[in-house]
Amino acid sequence: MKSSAASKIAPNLSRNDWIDGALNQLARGGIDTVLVAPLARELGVTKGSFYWHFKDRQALLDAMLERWHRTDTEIMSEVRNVRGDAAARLRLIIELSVKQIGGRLETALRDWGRREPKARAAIEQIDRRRLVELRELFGAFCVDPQEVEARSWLLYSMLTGVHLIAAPPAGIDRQALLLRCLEVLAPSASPDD
Amino acid sequence: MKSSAASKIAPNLSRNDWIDGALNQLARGGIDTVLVAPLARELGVTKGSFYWHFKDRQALLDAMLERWHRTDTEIMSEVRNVRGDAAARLRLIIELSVKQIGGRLETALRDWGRREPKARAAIEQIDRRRLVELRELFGAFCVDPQEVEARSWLLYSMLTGVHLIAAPPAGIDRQALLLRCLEVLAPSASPDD
Amino acid sequence: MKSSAASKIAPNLSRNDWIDGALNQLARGGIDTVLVAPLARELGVTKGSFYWHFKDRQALLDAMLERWHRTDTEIMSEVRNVRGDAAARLRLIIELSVKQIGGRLETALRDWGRREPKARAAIEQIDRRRLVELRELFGAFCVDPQEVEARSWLLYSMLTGVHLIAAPPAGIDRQALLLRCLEVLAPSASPDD
Amino acid sequence: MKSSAASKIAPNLSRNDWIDGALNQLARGGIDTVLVAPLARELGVTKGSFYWHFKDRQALLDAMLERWHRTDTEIMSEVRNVRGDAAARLRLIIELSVKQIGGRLETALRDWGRREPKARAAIEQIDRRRLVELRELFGAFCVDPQEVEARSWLLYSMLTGVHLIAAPPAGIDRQALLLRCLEVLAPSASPDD
DNA sequence: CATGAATGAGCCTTCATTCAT
DNA sequence: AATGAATGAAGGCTCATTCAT
Repeated sequence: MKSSAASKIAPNLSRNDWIDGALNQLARGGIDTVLVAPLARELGVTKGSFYWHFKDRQALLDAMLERWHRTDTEIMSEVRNVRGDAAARLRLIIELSVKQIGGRLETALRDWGRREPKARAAIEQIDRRRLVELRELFGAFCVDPQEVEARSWLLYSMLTGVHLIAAPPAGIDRQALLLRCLEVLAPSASPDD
Repeated sequence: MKSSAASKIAPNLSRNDWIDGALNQLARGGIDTVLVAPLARELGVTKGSFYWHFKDRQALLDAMLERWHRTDTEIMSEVRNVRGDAAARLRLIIELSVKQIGGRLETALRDWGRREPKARAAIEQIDRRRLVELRELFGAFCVDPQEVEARSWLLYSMLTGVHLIAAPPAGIDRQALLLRCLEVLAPSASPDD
Repeated sequence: MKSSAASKIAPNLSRNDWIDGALNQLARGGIDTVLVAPLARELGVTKGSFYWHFKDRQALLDAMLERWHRTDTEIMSEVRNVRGDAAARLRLIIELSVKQIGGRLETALRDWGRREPKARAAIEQIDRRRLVELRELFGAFCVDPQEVEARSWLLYSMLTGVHLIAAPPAGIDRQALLLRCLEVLAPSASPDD
Repeated sequence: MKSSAASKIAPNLSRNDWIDGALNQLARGGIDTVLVAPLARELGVTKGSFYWHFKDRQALLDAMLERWHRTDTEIMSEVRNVRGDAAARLRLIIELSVKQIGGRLETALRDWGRREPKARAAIEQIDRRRLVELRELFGAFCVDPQEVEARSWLLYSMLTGVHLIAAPPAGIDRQALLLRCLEVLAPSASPDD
């Protein structure tokens, strides 16, 4: 029942519609392209109406971070509630990560974070809690804490960085590649072992 | 006698000075902040002078990519000419990668590449040749090509992605972390083995 | 339960509350700062509510003039009803004039009047009747009508203009200065004569 | 040879042309109507070109104050260099004051000064030096310093305030009225005495 | 007696670009 | 190898006003 396209049907936009549009644009073009006027055009309203919902552009940016934080929190508890061992959870994490349109949103958020302290703080918070999770999962595969740290970072920075590499892997798709990498990092995690 | 903010007094700017300034700005604020007017201000000249050196803003952007490509080519032959085994070279690659101020320039370029085909093409070319190199180096540690592919990607995407993660590693600095990761990926590469 | 900044909690605003707020703002910032949106904010209601009380902004401006006229009429009859001779009345006029916060409201009204015929008409009407009063009072001190005219204008334009001068008088406060000026204009008006 | 009208002849505007236009508009409509866009329209250029000459609107406002200060300084030395006694100089002051289109510019400046500290400071400086001058001139007519103070203020605030009164004087024009008032304040100043 | 949501106009400012000199 | 002065487009923000509820 959500007005999905930029048609003129929806008469009254909600605050959330603006945030949705803004996050889409962030994923598409980066934070510098999240602009009130073009967003309004896309939503089929005048830019003036934006200021009914938000004090100014900064308020929209703040709301975007808040929304991302909330969404990520939901995803994390989903992962935690999944039945299965550490290996299954790691595989789920990879799947979820690939699903989100090639990580475009996250990548754009990180890019933003390199410039704005507020965004950086939001990202740091989330990175921290994801790493806590990963350390716990890799704890099932090795005991040395330094080994655990290295493997957690290898996986996490790969999940983060793989979308930034423009060349395609040789003879394999990205999701398969990631699963094979997981085998390297957590040998018994392979589903067919 | 009028340059107010420029660091050098040299009144006559070269094309290269503009490219330098532009690459700095790219690293600092992303491609959307590489603008003629602010650059001119920083260089202590009028915007008009820009158009003596470049046809338009796009010409500057093209020149930036070209410069990056040339610089990277030089670095690659440096790496190839280094005396030492595969392990030594892998360690050198990690060091060089950390040196370039947290990978800010590369990260910004990749961000740009996600939006502009020209930039993407330049990045793809460089990614391709770096992966060729990595596959060769990891070939010294394992024979299965799929294993080689996985390990090459793990290292390369970590080098790329590690700078995007805002949380700090637990009890270790980033460079040490990377070397420890290398141990995981290429066990005998450890310098003290 | 939503009025965030309004001083009174009374949720139901009257027409008069708007006029009060508008006159305050006129005194503070001039007619160009008497705007529907900021007034509404200050009163803790939405702009829309303004249009329940007034047809448009012009209607509010008209109401302000009307209110000022009524108030001034009341003050004038107060002055006329005061017991005492011409000198006492002149002194009362000076006191009343100084009291109204440095004449800010009147000054702002006159400023407005220089641009809008409606405001100008209201001011002219009031100036006229005040001058009639002053001529009568100065008639007690001199007989030559031209002398009377000069003294009336000297006092009236001083009362009007004194607030516009930014430098302070030398060794005397403004009210004392005005009374001393009155002595110059109406010698026997001095209270200690 | 100055481009007087808003014709398209004048190709290149100078900073001073903008200041002229701005002062005119200040006199006409008050500081709140001194806006970049309307000014540009009146000068027949696009608003963007304003920013070649000024950093922003505030820079224009500052320049207006500076210009007024300079102009007033010139007028004051003109008055000081006039041959004649105190009476003649006082009469000249009145004439000059009436000449400047009914004091519209000064009045608007004072109005502005009531709200902006910068403008207020400029006005105070000028008031101060004009009052110094007036005290010296009235010193020729009375010795008591308190009398001198009262008469100086009576004249100065009348010159300032007379333009604010909307009603016309009875049977006399404003300049004649002012001269008659001068007679009251400085009896022997009458030219035909 | 109002709110919620929008429109359209207007202003300030910055930018890419142009062109005469 | 530039400067000086402009244009035109775009974006941020505020405002008067409207209208359905």
